[in-house]
Amino acid sequence: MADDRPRWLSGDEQAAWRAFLDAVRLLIDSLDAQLQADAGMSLADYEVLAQLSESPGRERRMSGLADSVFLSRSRLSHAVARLEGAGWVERRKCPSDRRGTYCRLTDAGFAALEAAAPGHVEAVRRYVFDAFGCDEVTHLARLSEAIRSRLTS
Amino acid sequence: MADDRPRWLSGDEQAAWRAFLDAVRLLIDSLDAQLQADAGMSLADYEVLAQLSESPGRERRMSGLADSVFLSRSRLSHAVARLEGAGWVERRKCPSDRRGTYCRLTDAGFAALEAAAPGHVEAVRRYVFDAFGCDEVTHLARLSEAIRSRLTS
DNA sequence: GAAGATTGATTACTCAATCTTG
DNA sequence: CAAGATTGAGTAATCAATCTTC
Repeated sequence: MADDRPRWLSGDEQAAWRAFLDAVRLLIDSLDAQLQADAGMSLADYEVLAQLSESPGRERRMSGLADSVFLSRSRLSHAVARLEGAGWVERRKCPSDRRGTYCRLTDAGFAALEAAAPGHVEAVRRYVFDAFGCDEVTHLARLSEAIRSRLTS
Repeated sequence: MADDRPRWLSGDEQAAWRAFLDAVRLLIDSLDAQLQADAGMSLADYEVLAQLSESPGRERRMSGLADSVFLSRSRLSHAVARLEGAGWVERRKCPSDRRGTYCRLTDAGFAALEAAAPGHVEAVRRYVFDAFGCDEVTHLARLSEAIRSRLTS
């Protein structure tokens, strides 16, 4: 016979899960606050700019960019509109597929990213990696990969 | 002499960090979407209701509640206003310290939480713990604790 | 009709200002 | 003046609808 009762979390799982949710909320908020105060951008903005800076020609199609940073198309459109207003990116129509749009990092955008990077990386170090040894870095990667692969399948 | 150059992340650290950010964004979005679709509440709402359900008398002071779920006071006030509108919580003035406010889970709120819980827990299992063994649960708890303690010190 | 991308309306969050009580 | 809590204004997020091109 079927068993429809929910499978609850064990005590250990529950404790781990709450610690995780708390840590994530604290961490993302802290990084957002640091970037906003020191560089006038959000963490999501930073990731968008960073992706562009590593792309050939410092540009990406909007859809690919959205997939890379795991933002919805709509959210990316709004974010890029703001970044364009700040003069940090430019959009242009894709010549080959005229449905598409390229988003390119401007020189000003690259400069803003370079200015933001040291403080942001320092914060990531302080909040995360300075507390970790090699093993913990491996664990973080493994756990994150496991979750990511379950959710992108 | 001083060295002001930023300490960049190693390749392994960078990969772990990006995987982590991606996993967190996917995970939180998925859990939010599941709760919103199946129970009409956000993940933050769920955590607030869950905290209340475990408190004596099913009530907490606003400030303690905010600390427990790591939300700003302002954000909690807005959230509780919405929850009160839904009939899931009630607020009353604290008699001993009249600056304070108690937030209490109503019967309807408790019922809503009970209705939401199985689907939510099942999602947490599916997305996270079903992929983990005992060791991974321990790792998750340790990493989360390390980050949390750095940020609440 | 489906993919790429944007828009507008609604809802939620943040930040600074405010109000009240200790 | 500090602590507890809320408010309103401004900003950012989501969701459904739309537009264009393949």
